[in-house]
Amino acid sequence: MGNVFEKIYEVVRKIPEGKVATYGQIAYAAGNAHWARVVGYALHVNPDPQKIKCYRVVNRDGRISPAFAFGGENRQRTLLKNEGVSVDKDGFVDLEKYRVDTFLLMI
DNA sequence: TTAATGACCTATC
DNA sequence: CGATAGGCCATTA
Repeated sequence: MGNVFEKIYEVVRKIPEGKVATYGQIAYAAGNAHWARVVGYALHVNPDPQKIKCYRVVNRDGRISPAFAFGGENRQRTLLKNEGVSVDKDGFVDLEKYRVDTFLLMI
């Protein structure tokens, strides 16, 4: 069915622990830079949250949409912090520090 | 098939 | 710097 989603999930799965990726990065790594929106949709229907760590995916600002807060923003902050990612009280992460290389996702 | 939606991104005001 | 508008794609109704 959704060959696109498979690709996206595959990329999201490649995000190493303690790192985060942006939607644009995932879209680009998945093969199309215009799928940023589809990436969001793909994670929205996230079929396997245990393997697909959606909390490692952030938007361009390094923040996650409040609507996504599956267990509350606090939950997400805890999960990231647990992996060694510092999260601002507002839910912002330092992309310059924790953003994974796009090339690594393409491998 | 057409229209509308969305966990986005970029440009412009 | 905050708000608005347009554009990209796949999915759903």
